[in-house]
Amino acid sequence: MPAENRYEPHAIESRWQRLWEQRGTFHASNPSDADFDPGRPKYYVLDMFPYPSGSGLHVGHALGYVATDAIARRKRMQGYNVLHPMGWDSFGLPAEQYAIQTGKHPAETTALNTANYRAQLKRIGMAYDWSREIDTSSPSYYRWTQRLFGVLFEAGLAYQAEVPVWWCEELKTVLANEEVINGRSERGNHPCERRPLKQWMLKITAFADRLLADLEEIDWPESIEIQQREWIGRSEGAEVDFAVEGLEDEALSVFTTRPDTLFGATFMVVAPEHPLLERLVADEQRAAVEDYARAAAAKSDLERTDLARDKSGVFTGTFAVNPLMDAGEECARLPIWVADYVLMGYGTGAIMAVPGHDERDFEFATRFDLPVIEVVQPPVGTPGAGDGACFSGEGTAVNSGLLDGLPTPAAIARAVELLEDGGTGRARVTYRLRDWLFSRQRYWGEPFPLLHLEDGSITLLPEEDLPLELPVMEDFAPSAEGSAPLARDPDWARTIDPRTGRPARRDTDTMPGWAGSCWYWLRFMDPHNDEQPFSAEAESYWGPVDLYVGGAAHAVMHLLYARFWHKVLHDAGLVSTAEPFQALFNQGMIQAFAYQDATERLVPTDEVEARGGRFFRVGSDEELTQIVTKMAKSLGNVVNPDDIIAEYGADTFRLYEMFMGPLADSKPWNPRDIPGCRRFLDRAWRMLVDPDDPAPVRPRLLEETDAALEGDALFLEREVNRALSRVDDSYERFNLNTGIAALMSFVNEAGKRGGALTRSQAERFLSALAPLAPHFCEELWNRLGHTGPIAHAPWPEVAEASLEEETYELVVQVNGKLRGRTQVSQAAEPAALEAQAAEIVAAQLEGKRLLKAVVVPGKLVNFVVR
RNA sequence: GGGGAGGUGGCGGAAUCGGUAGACGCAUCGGACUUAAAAUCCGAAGGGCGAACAGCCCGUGGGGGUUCGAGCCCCCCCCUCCCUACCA
Repeated sequence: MPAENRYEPHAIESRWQRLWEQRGTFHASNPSDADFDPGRPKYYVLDMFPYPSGSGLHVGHALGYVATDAIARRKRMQGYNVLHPMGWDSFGLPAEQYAIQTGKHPAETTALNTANYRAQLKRIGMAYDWSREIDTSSPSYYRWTQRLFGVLFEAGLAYQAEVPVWWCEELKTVLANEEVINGRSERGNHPCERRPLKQWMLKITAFADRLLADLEEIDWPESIEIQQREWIGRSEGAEVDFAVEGLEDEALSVFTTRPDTLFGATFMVVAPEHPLLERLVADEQRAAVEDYARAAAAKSDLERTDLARDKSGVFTGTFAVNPLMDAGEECARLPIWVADYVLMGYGTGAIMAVPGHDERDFEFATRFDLPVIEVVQPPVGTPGAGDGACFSGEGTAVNSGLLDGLPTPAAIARAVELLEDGGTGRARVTYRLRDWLFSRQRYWGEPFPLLHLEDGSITLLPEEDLPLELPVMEDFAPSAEGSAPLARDPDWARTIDPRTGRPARRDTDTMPGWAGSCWYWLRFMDPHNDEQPFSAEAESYWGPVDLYVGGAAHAVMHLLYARFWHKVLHDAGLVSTAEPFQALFNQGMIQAFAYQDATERLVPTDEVEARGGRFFRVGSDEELTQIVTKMAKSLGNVVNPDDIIAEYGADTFRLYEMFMGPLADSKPWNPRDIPGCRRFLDRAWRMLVDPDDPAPVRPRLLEETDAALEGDALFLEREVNRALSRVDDSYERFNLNTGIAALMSFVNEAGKRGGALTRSQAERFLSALAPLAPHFCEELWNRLGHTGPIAHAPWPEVAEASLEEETYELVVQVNGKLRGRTQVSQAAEPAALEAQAAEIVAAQLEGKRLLKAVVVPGKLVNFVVR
């Protein structure tokens, strides 16, 4: 007779997914809702929402989502009002490229892709409140993105400037920064160059200090804080003005962090794009300098940095004058060079070169045979300029007039004073952070809610005219000359100012892909509000996000932009907190196996076969090496959750994702390991259900008993509590793999003890497993006779008392080496422990002299002998 | 060059305060059940010497140190992955 009552994940999973949806099991109520329970604390756990790509969700994306889902489910069981939403970051370049590629409109491909993502996530059994789903490319969402851009505009934080943008001659188009990698187009690998165009900029630099300081307030990984700090790159120093010979009306300003080395400056360098370059170049050098500048502009960043280790440059024929020296002195005259190792984008785009104390300047001076002067004496024993080396550390000022003898920090302060007294310099703080280039000459993004009037002024579109919808265009490809696609729809671009009735022109640029993700956590709090982006009531209740989980890839850009907007909104009185994300966690990357041939070339997975634990090219004897690397379409090693769910079920999939290892670690996806998780569920099922009996659960599990436990049941009581305690701990430490291991051990122990399991133990086991294998646990919970969902059941408490044991195993060491073990009473005194331990290792102690006995009650006894 | 994370069996990983290294799972091997297989169950297993479930030695990338005791703390070195890249 076949076993009828087996674990059938597919039937169970579709049933519970349907019931959760019908019953609104995961609906989160806002304070203004009728069913809101103010007695519960709130918990907002957020995933970095995905761009819904055409190839669908893969198991790497799912890792963080499964983890937050388990966390959200557990918090709900612990009595929190949980906000756990999901949506789509669907504007931006990838969507547009995909649409161009497939020849369909991005609105159409986005709808298809989001439908696929939604279905995939539902199949995994996510406990999202789907009624809060948002989509950044839908007018009902971007209406508010446009409104919040208006808040920045009104605050004076949006401005237009001529800024170089990436231009790809091969593709005849402007590319966004994200599309250019090392000076080459991401698609096609064509060389790109920078061209100046009028662009919208957001003044994120005005918030640099607050973005830096408020990192102290939040619970983020150290590594992310460091990356943000470095990206902001605050550096203190001085701006110094150098007079230029033959240029009466303008000085050449430089930024330096080491004004104390001013007397060691032996030449000046300006960037090839420096605005003053044209005016200061001497006639006899003009041709050479112009050639050099042109060549530099054509170089990609890659060539200007990586490959340009050998420094290049050209003398301009002109001299600057050291402001702290007598202009008559010969060494006060500094030749001005142009070189591409100086970047226009940082500081002032010009430097004073101090080859004795700056590696880059030293390299340049060596190359072009320029003088090196020592002005900082290194500490004793450190080679300096006197030894023909470059010393960039701190020391004592020498050869520096009034600075002589001062240690570096004092010399810096004194130099700034001297410059300020002479009116030729001042203390200055510079940031590496630049203002944010916020416009794209692209179609698939939020249109700017702006009107350009004939008098040249720019006004915000009135709020009641929002959303300003994207026109539906047949041809939305970027245009050959770099102008925006929206400019090709004159009916859209030409309009009238509703306030004055005068003709006006719309802005034809669109916002970058990052815009929609700059405030989406706020919209999730109040997603259907059509009066405002979100209500103050919802924001003050749900904010800030308690836990934000996503990949470390977004360590800088997204998180910095999001923090910036949040602060602007905070200043505008729209949000109550200074920071959006209280705690942040980065999940690791899921890697995959790939195969290399003897020349280390990668071989696509479908050309590989395994034979006897080794790997060969299909149908040949060419042996391949298995390596671990990223999942990539080109390698054919991308794993889709749908396939895993079809084979093993969603609960097994979820368990395996979490069982692979700590959430933060990168680890390889190994299909061979998945059945182990399924076998665990099979065993757990049989622990509660007799497969040969049609009864929903084993009959004795329907008995409630308050009789004192004894024997195997008492043993299992301790085991279940031990497991619960380890599960709790695994959530605290984001290593759910250890919690799952504890639950596995419990099932193994229960399996060895036949019918000893009690109903209460089974219930607590299921409750602890429920966030990880929710369908499985709902089904058995229901079979145990519960009417409410396990998703709303209370989280099981650890009964500390039952963890205590009367005896424990005492380890006995001799000279630190394990020599035996013995069972001792929990209450045994140290002297008794020592005596009992000595018996165990009597043979090893025989004839030795006892120097010392280390007794650690609860752990071990160590005899030190000679 | 700078910054970050890491290196533990054949594999993924445990070891929470400096105290039994290798939990749990995979793969492997042996056994039970079966006509047989699958599934399932039970058992073995870091390496070495040994008939041994006796005993001893070695073992957490390498070398040193602190300690009764080090995967964990300190110093030096090697390797891997990720991010970043002339920031004056």
